[in-house]
Amino acid sequence: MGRGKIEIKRIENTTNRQVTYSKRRGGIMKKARELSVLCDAEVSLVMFSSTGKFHEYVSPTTTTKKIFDRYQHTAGVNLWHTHYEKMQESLNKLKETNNNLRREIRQRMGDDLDDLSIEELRGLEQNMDKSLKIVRDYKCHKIQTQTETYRKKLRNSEETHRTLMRQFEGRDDDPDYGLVDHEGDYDTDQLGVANGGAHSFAFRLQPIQPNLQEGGIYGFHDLRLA
Amino acid sequence: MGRGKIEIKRIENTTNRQVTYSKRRGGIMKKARELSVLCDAEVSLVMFSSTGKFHEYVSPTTTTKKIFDRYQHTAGVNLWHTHYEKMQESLNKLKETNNNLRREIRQRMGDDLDDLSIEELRGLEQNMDKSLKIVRDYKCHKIQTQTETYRKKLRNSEETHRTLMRQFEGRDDDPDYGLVDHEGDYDTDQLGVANGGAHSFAFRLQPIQPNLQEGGIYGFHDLRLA
DNA sequence: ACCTATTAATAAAC
DNA sequence: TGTTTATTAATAGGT
Repeated sequence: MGRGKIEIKRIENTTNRQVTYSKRRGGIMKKARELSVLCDAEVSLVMFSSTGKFHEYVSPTTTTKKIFDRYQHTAGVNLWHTHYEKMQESLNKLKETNNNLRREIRQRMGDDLDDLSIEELRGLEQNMDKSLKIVRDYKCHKIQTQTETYRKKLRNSEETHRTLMRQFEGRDDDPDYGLVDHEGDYDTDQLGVANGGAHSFAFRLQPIQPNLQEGGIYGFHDLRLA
Repeated sequence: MGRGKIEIKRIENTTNRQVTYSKRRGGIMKKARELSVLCDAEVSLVMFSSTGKFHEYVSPTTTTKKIFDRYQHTAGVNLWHTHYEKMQESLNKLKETNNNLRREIRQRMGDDLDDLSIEELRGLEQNMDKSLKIVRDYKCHKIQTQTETYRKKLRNSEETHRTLMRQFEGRDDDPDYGLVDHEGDYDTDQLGVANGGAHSFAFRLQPIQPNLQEGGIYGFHDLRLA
């Protein structure tokens, strides 16, 4: 249908090829539109030219996604199924690992022991015993270290205090006023030692707990204060 | 292009519509093929008739999947992206949970304690102590129960033995042969008690460990025999 | 992008 | 559905 018949094979002349692509693209899109309307059909037409340019037509009653989904559903199942399946697979693996880990924890908390053999129970008990010793030692060590730190700070603070007191005792003009005034000062704002002594350690230097996401896995630890 | 011109609007007569669909489908597929060949383009044409019948054309150089992927990549981003993202999300959540669980276990084994506060350490220690007691009690209870079972079986077996002996002593023809023969018999095949006594319990009735997938989470328990 | 001679598609009928 | 044919639609090549 043109000034001459052409053979259906790749057009070697680039310009010609692009011109033909343009013309025929319009033609086929018109056909697609007509098919949709005349026959009440769902049509998706996706084209990439040899230069990579993208064009598409979809029936106005639908979307490309819907067509793809329907395509998948109809024309034999897979598509990106491989990808999907791989994800599904690793998801399942993770879930299983997860369950195993939970079971492990439960057993370490004294639950779910029914399936363990005596040897396993013995191993578990031994391991827990060993671990408990480690934790206990670590706790003691940490407490000791921290106590040591506080002691040093306290000593340091007392030193400062003494120095200040000596300075006050050194001057004679209106000693009463000076004392009251400065007491209120360094007590609350400076090093914060005099008003609580050893009992306030916990509130002073305990770091805020680091981000315990979503309820915190530490729920398991049953954190009652001893 | 036919015996008469037609308006481009839905063909109401069902038969006519289906006939036209058939004809034009052929036509558009031919056009698609020609476009592919002449212009070296990638074309995907997907059609569903009003009766749900499915037809497609794809350029021979590619596949529908490839076209869809390219479509996604080129025209925007999303498609089944939502689905995909949801999976990715739950995958990440699971991974995180997993890491938290692992950390929990590590802490219960005395590792990774550096980030815990003294309160948390105290809680952990207390919990472990309590759990250890439970496990220990359970183990003892299980051992006791099993020992009891074996004792009963042993008694039962001895009873059987005695009964047999009495029968042998009752008859006079070739008592020697009979004794040796039967000793070998019930010793190894029947209840398996006489040749090992209490020491062989572990090998006798210990069930084979249930399927410990991929290395088994029990690796953590450090199962040495006590 | 437009023109038009020519081929291709197809509506209606069988 | 498949074939025929009159007719319209698409388009190759030129401008």
